[in-house]
Amino acid sequence: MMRDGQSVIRILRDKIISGEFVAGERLAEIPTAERLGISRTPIRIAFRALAQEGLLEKLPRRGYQVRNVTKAQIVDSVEVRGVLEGLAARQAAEAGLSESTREQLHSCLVEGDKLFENGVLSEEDVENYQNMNMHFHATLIAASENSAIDAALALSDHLPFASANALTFNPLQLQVEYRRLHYAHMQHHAIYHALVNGQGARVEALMKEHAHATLAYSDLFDKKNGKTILKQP
Amino acid sequence: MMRDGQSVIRILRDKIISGEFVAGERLAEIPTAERLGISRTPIRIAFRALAQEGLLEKLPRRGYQVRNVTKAQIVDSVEVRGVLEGLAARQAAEAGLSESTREQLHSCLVEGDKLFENGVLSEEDVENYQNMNMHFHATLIAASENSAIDAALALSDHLPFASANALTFNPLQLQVEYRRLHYAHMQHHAIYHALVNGQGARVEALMKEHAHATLAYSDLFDKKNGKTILKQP
DNA sequence: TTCATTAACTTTGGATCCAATAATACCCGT
DNA sequence: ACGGGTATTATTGGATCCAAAGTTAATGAA
Repeated sequence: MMRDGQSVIRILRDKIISGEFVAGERLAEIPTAERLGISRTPIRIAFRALAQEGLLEKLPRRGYQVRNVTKAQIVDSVEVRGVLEGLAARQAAEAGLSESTREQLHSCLVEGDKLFENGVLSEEDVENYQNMNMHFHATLIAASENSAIDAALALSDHLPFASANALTFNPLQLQVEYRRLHYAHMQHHAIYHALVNGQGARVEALMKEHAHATLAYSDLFDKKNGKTILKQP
Repeated sequence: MMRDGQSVIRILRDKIISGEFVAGERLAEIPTAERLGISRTPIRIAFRALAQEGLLEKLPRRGYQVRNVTKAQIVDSVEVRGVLEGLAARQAAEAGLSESTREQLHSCLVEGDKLFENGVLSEEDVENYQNMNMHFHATLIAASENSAIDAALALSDHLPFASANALTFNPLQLQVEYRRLHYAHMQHHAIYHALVNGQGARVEALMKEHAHATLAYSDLFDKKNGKTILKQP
């Protein structure tokens, strides 16, 4: 089959996050390798990497186990993401925004404004919002020019629900989505305003609070039989 | 030879940090494997892990390269460590200290007080201080009960100079050391005071500032020919 | 002499092999 | 039937093999 090494890690990570690998399930090399139709070598490397990311737990001589991600851990990750993005925003403000960064952030704001113009969101709008949102955050982190933040955030990026792009939406309630994303977007405006005016402390506080916007929805999820399900409202 | 896999990672990491592998040096699998007298498999795993830690950089088809750690990156790491430990301290304060945690922190303070009693430090004293310091920080982070902080800090632990135990000392100037470590110890007292009184915001600010105590000494270091040397004062 | 084309050599990454070891199953004695 | 000890199996982890791809070197023509 000869899949690329990195893609094996991604495939396994997806299977864990999506719940195809049930939390607590034991994962051995040989069955997993056969399931993907590749040899054990890339599986071994992937297992180690995923253990380092915190998605798997090593059992001595018994392979690995899918870690059960608790609600508390999600909240923890969001807090960590908040302080790190807050630090990035403050450093960006203190160093001063480059014109290119300012333009990119501004165009994110304009794009978002357009999405909320009609008072309703389509599913496509939500997807566009997510892309814009990721771009906004990535631009901001890059603007801090602090590589240590990158590295630290890369870890939590892989944790379910904690990452910026995991602003998962509930397709059943586009009206609720509208209000939540609109609130988040208004925060982007405030963050932008603080940034261009060099208000480091303010933007740091805003960014921490903004991270909590992700959290609102983790209430909708519950763990049942180790599998993540969507609670019916 | 059959060394344990984890130990291979540690050995290579030490060689990088100690400067035995010069920054910018290219590292290929086969020569490295021969040098350690083992096969390429554990080397490959170790290279990947060290790249994830940020100590190595992958060159496509050309193996890996020892990353040149710049002064700016050290400062960045310290900032990140500061906000993360600050978050840990705040969460510990907000949740309330357990009696056991309080006792452990207190005994660190008492131990430190004893070291500074005589007005001078021996090299042994400095070593004891470092152990106490690590214990203080580890206890505090554990008290936050936030596993995401652990994970994020683990990364920067491996970066030279950024970690809490890298309060490296200059044996030529024990008098300077006395003052610097004494200042850091006084900060520990303030942090303890804020913690037991549940002052979350204060302890967070103190902790961020405390991280900068590590930084004072990076001024003494300079990069020359890619190798870290001690600048003569 | 210089540039291009091709051949040889490096070097990585996956596949497979083998040894060490822990877990399990089995068997025999009580 | 039950328990202890031994044999078998399962499973990891390092070593080695092989193929794909890149880099360097060499040769030849302009």
